[in-house]
Amino acid sequence: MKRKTISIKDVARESGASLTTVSLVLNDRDQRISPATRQRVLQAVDRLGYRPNRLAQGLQSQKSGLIAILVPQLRHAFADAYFGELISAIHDHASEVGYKILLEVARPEFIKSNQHQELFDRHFVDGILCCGVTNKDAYLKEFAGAGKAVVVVNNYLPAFKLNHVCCDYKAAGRMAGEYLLSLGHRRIGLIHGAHEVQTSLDLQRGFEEALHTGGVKLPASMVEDGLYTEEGGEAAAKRLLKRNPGATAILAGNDKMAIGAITGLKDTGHRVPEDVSVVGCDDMHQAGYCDPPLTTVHTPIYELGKRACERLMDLIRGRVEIVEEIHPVNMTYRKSASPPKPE
Amino acid sequence: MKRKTISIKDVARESGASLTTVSLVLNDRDQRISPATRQRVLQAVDRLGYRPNRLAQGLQSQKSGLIAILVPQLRHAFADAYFGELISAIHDHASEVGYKILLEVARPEFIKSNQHQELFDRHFVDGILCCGVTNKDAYLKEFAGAGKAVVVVNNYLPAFKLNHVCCDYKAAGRMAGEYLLSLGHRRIGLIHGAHEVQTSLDLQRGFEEALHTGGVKLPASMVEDGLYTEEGGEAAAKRLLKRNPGATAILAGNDKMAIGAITGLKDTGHRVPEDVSVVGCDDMHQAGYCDPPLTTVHTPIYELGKRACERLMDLIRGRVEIVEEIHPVNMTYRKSASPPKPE
DNA sequence: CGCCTCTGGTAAAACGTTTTACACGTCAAA
DNA sequence: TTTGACGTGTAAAACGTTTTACCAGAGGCG
Repeated sequence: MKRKTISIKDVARESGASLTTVSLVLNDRDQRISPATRQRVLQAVDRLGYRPNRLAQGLQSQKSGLIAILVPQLRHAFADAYFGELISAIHDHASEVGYKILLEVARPEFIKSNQHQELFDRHFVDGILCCGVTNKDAYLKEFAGAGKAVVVVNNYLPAFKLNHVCCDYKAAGRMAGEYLLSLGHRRIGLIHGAHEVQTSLDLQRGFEEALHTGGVKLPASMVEDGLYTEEGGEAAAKRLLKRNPGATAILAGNDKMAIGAITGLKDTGHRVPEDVSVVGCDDMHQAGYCDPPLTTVHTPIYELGKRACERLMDLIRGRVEIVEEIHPVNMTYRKSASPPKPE
Repeated sequence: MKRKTISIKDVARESGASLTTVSLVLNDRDQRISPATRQRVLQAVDRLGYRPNRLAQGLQSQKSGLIAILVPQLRHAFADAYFGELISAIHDHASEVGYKILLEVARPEFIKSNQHQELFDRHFVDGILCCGVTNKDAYLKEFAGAGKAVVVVNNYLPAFKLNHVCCDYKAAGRMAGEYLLSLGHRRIGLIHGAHEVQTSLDLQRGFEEALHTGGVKLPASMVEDGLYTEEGGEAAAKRLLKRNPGATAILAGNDKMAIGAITGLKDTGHRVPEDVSVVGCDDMHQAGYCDPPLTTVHTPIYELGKRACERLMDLIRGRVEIVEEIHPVNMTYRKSASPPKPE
């Protein structure tokens, strides 16, 4: 009882119409089909349970109906709240517009064997969303310039002209800096993510500018690398306070590092925020549930993923040539930052 | 300069051979091709940068080269260590054998509009791996019986005959029970995940059997639902100890709940393991890094994902009709369980 | 010399769609 | 009555592969 796959031809036979007619009905292509014929065709489709073959459609239309999400090969990229949020957003929006998503990990072998190119060349996907890229991802150059339906999500590369939609991390740094200054802090540290990530640099730059405007310096001894992880943030906070026992506030480049920093601070006998204020960046779900709840720069990650997906669709449909979007951010005030204690 | 897509036809022209010859060379289909011709064809391929079109290949071979991973619509399924591990494993193995993966979320609309069926009917994918299913997922019935390349990952449904590869959760429960008994515990509680998940029931059953054999009962008052989450585990532990102040040990159905339970216990003034021992299940990465490090039942999740993928390939290639695999588990001893304190 | 087999190769069908170009009325206007 | 326009429908080409069936020539053999 191998149910042979039923094709449009079977529907044609069953309904007594021609191939073309069936296709026209199914795609609402023309009003030319009389209601009676239309009816017959639709009934036949129903009776047979016909479903068009995507491969054939794709071959004809030169579209696969898929987009790829390219994520970096991190220890646990698929178990990360940040990437999870992004993937959810992309999946949600893509399904809405009838697209499906392919998951790819940008491993060295993957890139080296040019599979990122093949995704296009072999007609696997109609577009690619690149998440978690760094300035070291040289292969992105091959996607540069107009014409390729590729969007970098929440980052960009200064070296190449790539489509991107990104949060305003410079503003994020500035806002955090201004806020800490306004609370009265003067000895402020920074735990950044990684210097090969452009947004991390932007955050630092914005932060420095704000401090500078307020007459405060950010010496190198007050800057630590937290590797974007909780453990990294914890270690960085400990190093930072060891070198600068007088520090009263820290900005962390993401919430994970901020939470790690809080752990580290508590661990070394500092109260948060009484002794040291901590400000994060992201505003992930968990930011509201740690102790103390995290004051953080809210970056609209879900929204961003959605927009990136929308813009990618625009590129695919040829409605647009270039995508360069910067999204505003804003502060979320909770409990992890307060004025410094009086000396 | 719209680079027209180059087809096998172009290669044929360029190399002076016929369509068929090119195809034969490319697929190593026959030894009949002379080395000279072969050479010419390969050079042409190289010169033109030809890449076969997957859609055309798929149409011809009736294979899409894709498999779908179906995950449940959880709060943050894509940010969960358990699913992350599974997805990584599947992705790794699938890439190895030249398959790509499609990500799908089993939302109610998705199921209601029969898109899970369409994945097959419309030739989107050659097979499906279902993760995180529960006994309530009635739609799985449509995948039951032989013939469909569908594998349930790390669970199974007693109601339907479905392909599955699963850890031995009954043994897990038994081992944890025996271990706690061997330490000398007598008043032992359980925090399970959800009663609509078969493996959760199995774990409980194995646990009860072990306790029973040791002459210990597991009264209903000692069983709480932890919802598979940290927060749930924390609340469950608190409820459990409130109702049973004399409890000296708890088994949690997964590591997240176990870690939550530890938090809850500490929070209410219990030391772990001195006052209350806690045993988890999963052995996720974080289990080794919490405080105290978690004694837990090791379930080989990565390995399991890989095997599930392998078995799915067997189904797709028709090498096998039915898949039913149970994987053994074992204890990982760390610091969260110890003998109860003497009265 | 006629027949057979082997070697290297090709033409054409098939996969299941969409789209383009044409065909066959019928009916109104010229 | 012709002409053209319209309404309804269809045959055939195209998308890019793989596969099946066939062919031409060369050499071996009786």
